[in-house]
Amino acid sequence: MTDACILIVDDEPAIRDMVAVALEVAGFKCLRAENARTAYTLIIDEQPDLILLDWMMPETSGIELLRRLRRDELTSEVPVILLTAKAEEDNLVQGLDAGADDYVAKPFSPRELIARVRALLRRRDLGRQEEPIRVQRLMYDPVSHYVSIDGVPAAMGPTEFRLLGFFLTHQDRVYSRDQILNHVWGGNVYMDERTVDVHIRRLRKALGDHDKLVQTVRGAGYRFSEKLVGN
Amino acid sequence: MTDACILIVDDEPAIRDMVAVALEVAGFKCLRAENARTAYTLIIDEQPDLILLDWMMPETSGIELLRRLRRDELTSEVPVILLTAKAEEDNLVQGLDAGADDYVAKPFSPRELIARVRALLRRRDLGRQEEPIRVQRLMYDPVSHYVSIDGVPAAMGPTEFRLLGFFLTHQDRVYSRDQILNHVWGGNVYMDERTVDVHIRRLRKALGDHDKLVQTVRGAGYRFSEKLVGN
DNA sequence: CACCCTTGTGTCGATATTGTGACAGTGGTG
DNA sequence: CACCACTGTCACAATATCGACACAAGGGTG
Repeated sequence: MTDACILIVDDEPAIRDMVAVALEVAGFKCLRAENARTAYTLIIDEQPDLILLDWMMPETSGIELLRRLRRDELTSEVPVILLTAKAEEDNLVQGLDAGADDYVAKPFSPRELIARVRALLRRRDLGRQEEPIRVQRLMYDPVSHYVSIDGVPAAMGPTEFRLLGFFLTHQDRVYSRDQILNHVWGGNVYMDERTVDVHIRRLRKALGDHDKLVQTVRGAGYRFSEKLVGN
Repeated sequence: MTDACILIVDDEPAIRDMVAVALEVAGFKCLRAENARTAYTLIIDEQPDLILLDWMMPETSGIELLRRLRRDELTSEVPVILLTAKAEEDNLVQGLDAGADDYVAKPFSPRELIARVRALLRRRDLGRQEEPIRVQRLMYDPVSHYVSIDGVPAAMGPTEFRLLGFFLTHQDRVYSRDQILNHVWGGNVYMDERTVDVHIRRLRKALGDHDKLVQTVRGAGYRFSEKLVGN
């Protein structure tokens, strides 16, 4: 979330830079494009997490690009915020109907923009597993953000919680330290693989007598499974 | 009631506008969406008081959207009226099973539609929390707008009162600062998330020795719960 | 048995997140 | 106008978590 990548599409360099700088200060990574063609290439290649799209641009307009994105399954999910000049506000419905997730009218305050960006990124993170998962006497409830064993709360840090969540939704399969790093820590972080070992250890401790669910596969990685206790 | 906000979801612009105009004349505020995606966004952001949902739509159908709404606690309460073509009437049971509160078959008279909308909104207003809520030695009375602990009045500001009310009706679940802002401050407010922290602090102080009911979930948000003291 | 590679464990400084008190601005009221 | 309650923001303190590291333990191999 902190290092989400945001594409800014606007034909005016001044606005492009202003927005980019504001977002970078707020901790986001930014890509810039000055027209729809460049933007499209970047979207395909870099798969940004969110797009800030100017409505009025020479050649292909923002709306056209937006429609194109929504049509293609590969790009139809990425959140888009439209940047519109005051005069265009009437057409807002058109923009939202084309598939924009939100809009910001120029001139806008960086604070507001960042707030909306954050809101959209957060929403992207929602809409996933909602039901509690039970394994043996272990209960994992993503809604209340809570894990218990025999009804007794199991204390663990946020990373262990995410790690457990990952395992519960990917059972009976070996994952290398590197894969676990990518899935649980999210994004392309380069970190010491041994860090995974440490958090595995912490997770096991938190799981008490269910620690056997997290299995070491020598030379390969880790596996979460009720079965396959041998090997 | 007079300024209730109604979301109209239909892929045909003609119907969308016809319905919207009729409702606006009747004194309602309207939002429009032409597909399920836009609709979902608006529902999350604007939290309409009622939804008119077309059954047949390209991509995600109305029924699918409805099921999704009912699954998520955040949106499971909003009343939904299905708009169906005559030919689809056979499937009505399916629609009602999915969680629709009512349906109107096309073509329909605006008069009938408005009557049904009014009826549903009335029911919503009745079903509103009117009874005092008790948790341990805490009593929260929305009618008299009054909170007490062991019969002793607990002084708190309006914001803390609303915050407490929100928590009491959404217990045992973690909410992010952003979600709390949207629910308690209402609508699209763009405010510093840390404001929530401060009001949490004020609420805890007002709750005296019941302050443990408001629990911090590191990296996630806050949760109101009698149980789940650990973690 | 000695060696080596892989994995497990405890601890520590740095960092991130949250709690707390203070302050200034606002709007209502007498 | 003075007063008061309430609100949002900030700076700083307190705390929890993270990633790295050092070392221990275990198992396989020649």
